[in-house]
Amino acid sequence: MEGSRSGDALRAAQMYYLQDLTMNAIARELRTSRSTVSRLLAMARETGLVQIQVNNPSERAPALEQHIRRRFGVEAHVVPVADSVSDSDVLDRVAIQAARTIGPLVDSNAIIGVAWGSTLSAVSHHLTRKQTHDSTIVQLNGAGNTQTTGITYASEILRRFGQAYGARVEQFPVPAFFDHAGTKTAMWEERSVRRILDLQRRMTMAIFGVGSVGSVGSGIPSHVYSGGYLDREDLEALENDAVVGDVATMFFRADGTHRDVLLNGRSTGPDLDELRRVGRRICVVSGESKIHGLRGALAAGLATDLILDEGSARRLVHT
Amino acid sequence: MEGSRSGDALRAAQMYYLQDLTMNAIARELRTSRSTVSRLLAMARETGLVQIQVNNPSERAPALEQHIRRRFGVEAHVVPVADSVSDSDVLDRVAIQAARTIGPLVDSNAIIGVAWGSTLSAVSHHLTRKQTHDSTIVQLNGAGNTQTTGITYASEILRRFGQAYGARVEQFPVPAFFDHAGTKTAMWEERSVRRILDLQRRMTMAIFGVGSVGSVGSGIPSHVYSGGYLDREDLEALENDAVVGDVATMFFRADGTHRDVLLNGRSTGPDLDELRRVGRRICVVSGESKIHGLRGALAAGLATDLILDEGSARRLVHT
DNA sequence: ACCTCTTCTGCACGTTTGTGCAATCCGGTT
DNA sequence: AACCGGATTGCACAAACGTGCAGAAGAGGT
Repeated sequence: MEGSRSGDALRAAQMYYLQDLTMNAIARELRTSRSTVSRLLAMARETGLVQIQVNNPSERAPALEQHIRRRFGVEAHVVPVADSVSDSDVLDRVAIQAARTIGPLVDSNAIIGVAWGSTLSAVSHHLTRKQTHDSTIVQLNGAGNTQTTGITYASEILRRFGQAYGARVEQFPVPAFFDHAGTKTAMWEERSVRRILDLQRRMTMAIFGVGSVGSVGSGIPSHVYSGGYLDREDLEALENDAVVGDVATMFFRADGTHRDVLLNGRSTGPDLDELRRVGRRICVVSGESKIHGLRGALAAGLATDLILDEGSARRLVHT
Repeated sequence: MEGSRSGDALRAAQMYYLQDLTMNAIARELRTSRSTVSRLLAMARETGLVQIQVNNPSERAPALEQHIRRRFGVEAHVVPVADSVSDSDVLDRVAIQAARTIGPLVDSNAIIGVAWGSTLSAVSHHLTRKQTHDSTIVQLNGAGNTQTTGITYASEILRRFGQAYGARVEQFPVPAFFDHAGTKTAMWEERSVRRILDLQRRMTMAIFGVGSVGSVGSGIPSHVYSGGYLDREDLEALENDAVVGDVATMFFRADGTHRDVLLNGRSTGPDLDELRRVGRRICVVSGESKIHGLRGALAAGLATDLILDEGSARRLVHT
């Protein structure tokens, strides 16, 4: 009767996915062209009208996932990827699957902390829409940096999350690192900052990647280590502190400790003890260079859910 | 690593549905042919590895469904079907969509009562598999009839349900109608029968169609009225009692009453008061001839969920 | 009314997907 | 070892599908 766009999309989706009609048949019933139906269906998928879930019966879940769960105490989602695939393709595919895995976990009234970085950026491009009420996306750590595109970069990521889930977005308008720990202390008393910190304390979900210092010189260093956020001195300090990686610019060692890492006093990321209080903490990892950082993050118990590519999963287990 | 059939199916499903790879790409990664991948995916869908759901945002759910919910107090699932489609195609499409709508509602530890008839038969052909623990399918009303294929017919339906959900199947080994009400009373004391009745009392879900006597002579009468279950005398008795339809061979009038319908004393279907105690009662209806029976069933409050074709939904509302 | 800018539509084409069929593989039996 | 029946594979072809493009249809503005 009515021909509203999303009404048609719903009808088309039902006919296609629930009745197994072909697009041609649907086009005839809706009195339009097949290509329009194709587009309606695409829209239905993107807007979350249609949800496709792949659930692995946990009994015989892939050995890798079970193994990781037992050994590290996190729910693992291994993204199947053949070894031959290039690193940037791996990232893409992990990101797509991560986005679709996260979707169903997002509730109404959620407060979702989101970090920034190349991994999260990739994820943010593939989020599937899902309508929620009264949800908030909050930035986990500052990003205004001294050099380049940091701000738009981080805010783009947040904006995409906000749009996908129909949520308010709260940016954290501070640099990634302060130059002086004292400035941080001062800023932390500011009302504008306290509002964000308060939101962070009430997070119901956090989503982040990991940075990894890698075996020195070998790996591709993650953003923080190469992006001009830190100068030579800082990097030396990290080495002295035996840091292996970071989550939202909070650094930790291989054994998971982070308390007396010097740089953390100037970082704007959430204290890791506080992060650990969040109910659902999703860590997305792609690529072999991240493995050391990931180990540290797991030792620190930062994640409840881990989404990673098959290669990394293997390496994580086999040693 | 391993190449187990269902393991590959899971990998393929993840790559296809979560990573948007083409079957060709997947075939290369799994070192097999594209056609095999196509078949793996088909299997993943059939076995419930992949679940696709279409959710209509209840705010702006199609007006028809809202209207039906308000007026009749049941959750309506209207199956979109153009008017031009033939009756048997409508049945097919309602059946497919019904099967996929029921799927997600089935839990472990469920006791599911299932009726028989052409509608349920059609539904049973399209069930998507779903693994559950400790569930039971129980036959709602007897089917052994005096003439023909009744037994295999009903038991086939039950078998399909049982297989789809990995559930035990409990048949009800009695005829649809007794010739003498006394025999029923006697049988109802038998232990074998009481076991079934006990299960029925503990049902968590019931699935049934409706029979409809239609405007005399016009509609296609449903099985019960044409299948040789009832003789001329019985049919006259029904007419005298102003019966408009039945659910699981229990008859009722347009106003929903059923107490003193003579034939019910000899029917093996569940008493309607008892049926109404079941938590989830799903009624599947297709085709215009059912409309009178459906009205009665709704008046009697027999269903909590109603799955029906668009044409019937319109007719139900517009008058 | 006219123009402009945007959104939507159907076509045409290349790509992707389903499936009948013959060949092959595999497990069990004689 | 030879045989057999059923399951599984890849091929080849037809059907179904996605998408760039050019034109149509709307929405606004002057």
